[in-house]
Amino acid sequence: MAGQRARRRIPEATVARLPVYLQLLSTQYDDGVTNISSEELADLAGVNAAKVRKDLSYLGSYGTRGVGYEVEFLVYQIKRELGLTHDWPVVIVGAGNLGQALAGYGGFTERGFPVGGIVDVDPAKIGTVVGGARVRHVDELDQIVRSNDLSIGVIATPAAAAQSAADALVAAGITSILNFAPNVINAPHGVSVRKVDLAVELQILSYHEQRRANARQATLQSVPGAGGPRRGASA
Amino acid sequence: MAGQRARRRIPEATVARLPVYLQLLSTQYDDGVTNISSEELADLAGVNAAKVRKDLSYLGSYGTRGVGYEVEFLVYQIKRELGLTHDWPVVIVGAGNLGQALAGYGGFTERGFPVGGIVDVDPAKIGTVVGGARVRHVDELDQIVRSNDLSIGVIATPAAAAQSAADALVAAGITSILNFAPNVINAPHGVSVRKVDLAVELQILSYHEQRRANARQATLQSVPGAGGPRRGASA
DNA sequence: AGGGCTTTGTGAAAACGTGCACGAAGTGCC
DNA sequence: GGCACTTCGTGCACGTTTTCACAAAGCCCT
Repeated sequence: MAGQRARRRIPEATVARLPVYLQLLSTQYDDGVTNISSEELADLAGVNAAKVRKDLSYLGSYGTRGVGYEVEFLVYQIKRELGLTHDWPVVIVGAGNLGQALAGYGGFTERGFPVGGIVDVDPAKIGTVVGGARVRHVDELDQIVRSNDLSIGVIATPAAAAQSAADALVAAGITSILNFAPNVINAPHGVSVRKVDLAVELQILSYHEQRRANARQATLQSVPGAGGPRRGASA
Repeated sequence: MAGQRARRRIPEATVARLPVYLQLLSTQYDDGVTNISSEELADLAGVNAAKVRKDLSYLGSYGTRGVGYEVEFLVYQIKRELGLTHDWPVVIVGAGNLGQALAGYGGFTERGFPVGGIVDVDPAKIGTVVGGARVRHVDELDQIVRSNDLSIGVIATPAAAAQSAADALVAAGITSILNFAPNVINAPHGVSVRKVDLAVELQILSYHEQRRANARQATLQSVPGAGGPRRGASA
């Protein structure tokens, strides 16, 4: 049978779920669980059991029919596939409120992403220590990235500075960017960019709240509200 | 034509993009742009123009053929649909590193989600002030939620405390939860839950890095690596 | 060894999301 | 007013993701 190298491409939707399985499986392992069925894992993850099986099948046929999956082995395989067999130190651009929080938040280090450096443009921040790392000037980015062989950069700047932060990261040789600034950034082909916008998440929740409120209204009385300005109403 | 109330359901994928458009449009508006075409907006958002048009068409037919969309009006319509015509104060559970950062991070307030309260279980934290709000005991959650008529709760506790935080929020009458803890939480039907796991985002990036590294290897030499332990190799 | 039970792995169908392509509807110039 | 030009709104085809359903494969008991 074919070796590991020529593994088929894993669908993006599956890649996004593997870390969740990994987290759950690790917890189970710590609790002494040695075996788990797709249905148990599905319950924990809040998804459908068939989906779990299909997701895991992209890693290879590592289950045993009638029994389930060996937790420890599965943890290893997922880590392997996600590239988590070693740490990936990250460099944070922006030592403001958010950057400091990210650096100080232990969650990253704990899960294999220690802070390999943090930079800012503000001279007042240079030299201060956050989360065990000394803040350095953004001009040193190139040197930091290359000397530590970093691949992942985190943008924690205000929106206005995000694009230049991205450009600096790319110029320094970074190939994956996690962007916390609330705007879209451009990066050359071959650089992966993911965006996390905390306010967007709240806005999505707000939409659902709004919807529930409307539904309640509609139930109580079927007369629609006046409905705000129509086109051109302002000006 | 039909009124506003009986609007067809908006696909979740579109709901997730509307906040992005909103952000871009607001910026454009501040820059004095009064009109915008689907193509311009698509460029800014980094998506396809047809997708923008389809997304916006769920709000109604608010564009003008040959001209584009009126920025101000569109901003109003998106806000309206997302329920952003008024603020949604949020209550944060957990005043640790992450909770403090979220409360201190101005980005929430700025986008319509002021911190309406922050609670913790640790007596040492009660009474301290973070981001303008005084930390109160989690037992007061009920009172805080009801007296301020809050709908949205944010979980910023360690993983182990996340489920009880969720239970407390639900008991207090919260109907939307944003969960930053790295585990899945259960909530009754009718309560919206969204999860943001910062480490998961990094792990997804790690997968792509890993993949690129493998591709480089494969190009250089076609001999696969030894490949780590096989099933049962440990124990 | 054989039968019953459990649970995987995967084809096929359904649902969903995306992008193209084009008719419809508007503007502005002459 | 008519014509050329622009840009929206959407039907349709395509790709991706989810779900169903079931044969295959293993375990355990007798």
